[in-house]
Amino acid sequence: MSTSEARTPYHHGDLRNALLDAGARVAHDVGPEALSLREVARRAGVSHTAAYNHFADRNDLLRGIAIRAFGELTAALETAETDSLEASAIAYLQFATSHSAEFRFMFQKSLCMPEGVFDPLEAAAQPPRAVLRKTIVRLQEAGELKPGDPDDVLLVAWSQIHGLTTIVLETPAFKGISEEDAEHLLKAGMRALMAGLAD
Amino acid sequence: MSTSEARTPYHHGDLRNALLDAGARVAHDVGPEALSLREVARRAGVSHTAAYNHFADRNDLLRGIAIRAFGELTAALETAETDSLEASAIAYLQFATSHSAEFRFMFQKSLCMPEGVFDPLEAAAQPPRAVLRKTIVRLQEAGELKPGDPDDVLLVAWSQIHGLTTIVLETPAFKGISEEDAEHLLKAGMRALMAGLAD
DNA sequence: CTCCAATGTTTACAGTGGTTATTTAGTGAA
DNA sequence: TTCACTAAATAACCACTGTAAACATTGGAG
Repeated sequence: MSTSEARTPYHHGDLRNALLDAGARVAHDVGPEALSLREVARRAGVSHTAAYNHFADRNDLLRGIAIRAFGELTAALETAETDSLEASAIAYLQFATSHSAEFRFMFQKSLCMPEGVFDPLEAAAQPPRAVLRKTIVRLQEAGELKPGDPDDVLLVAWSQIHGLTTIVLETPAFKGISEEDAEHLLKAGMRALMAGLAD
Repeated sequence: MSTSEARTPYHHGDLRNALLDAGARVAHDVGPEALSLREVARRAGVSHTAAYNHFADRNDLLRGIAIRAFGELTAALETAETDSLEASAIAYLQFATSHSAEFRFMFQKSLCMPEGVFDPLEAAAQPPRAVLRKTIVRLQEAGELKPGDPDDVLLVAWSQIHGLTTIVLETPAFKGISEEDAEHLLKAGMRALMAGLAD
């Protein structure tokens, strides 16, 4: 019966990725906090211990989801216009709202990083950082930003983008912001910041 | 033996606050994610069922910690100079780094807010918001910020402050930022933003 | 002073979840 | 075919949440 039919073969073939997919779905449904490894395995149609063949423990699975999502964020930023921080900012915000569960794993250490462990997310976060940095360098060369350490500009710009994004996603003080208003204010904030940084 | 000695009296007297204290300490030690109600009770020297006399469940305890911390943040912001967003920003950052566990409960919904529950943190977040808003209105009246909806300015400014703060606390892409550098860049960011918003 | 309500303790239980140890089922190479 | 290896399943252990029942202590209202 090992024809091409492949009714739930004993060996899944790509269980690792299937678990990452299921995990992202579960996180989206029940919230990142409430995600259980057993539920993820159920969703993937597999015994819960099978997951331990591919991930060291629950946190390792969560980190896997986050790392994969960093790649998707990088792609989203690269697709956006590369000559404008405003466009990058909007892409960032849209990625976060459309992948809110993964976004939390990416940027909330406590969800998947026990104390004192080597942080594999650090490496995963470098590509999106590099995309933003390249845009900043390009703007400096074009004279739209004054010269200076691009890493400093990067941190300040990222703060603005990431701050508004997390506030929209999480912060209780600003509940009723529409996606439209958020994008509008993010653009305004980026423009103001750029103007202030142009000297 | 009921003299004034009072060796762990049967009635604690202020168990609710003692549990909030213990909870903050436990969260600081083991991380907000790993906090268990039973460990908090142990730390407070009390049976775990006693906690249910003061909190509906684990999440209710966590929300209690967050709500109290919002009050402390308000006090910290009020203590800072009230005529400068830079000073407020620094106070915000310092509060977050010195109360990192509570800060996470305050601003990471998923840690203590199950889906679809009325959000008591929304009310608790209004006072610190009001402090920042008052500073902005004062700056507008002084002509240091151009007129306009103070709530819009508030959101943009808070984004900058909150963004850099959360990045310093959590984000893997910027690991090695010293407290000194963080404060320096936060001030620079706020100055740039203010300059851009001054028209 | 008496009684009551609130607060805490102990014990126990069902349900869920993380993790490990052990066993079984396929896979692929010699 | 055989044999080692990988991947998966089963069973078991322990911790934690939430709830309940039965009991102890206390303070305060009347």
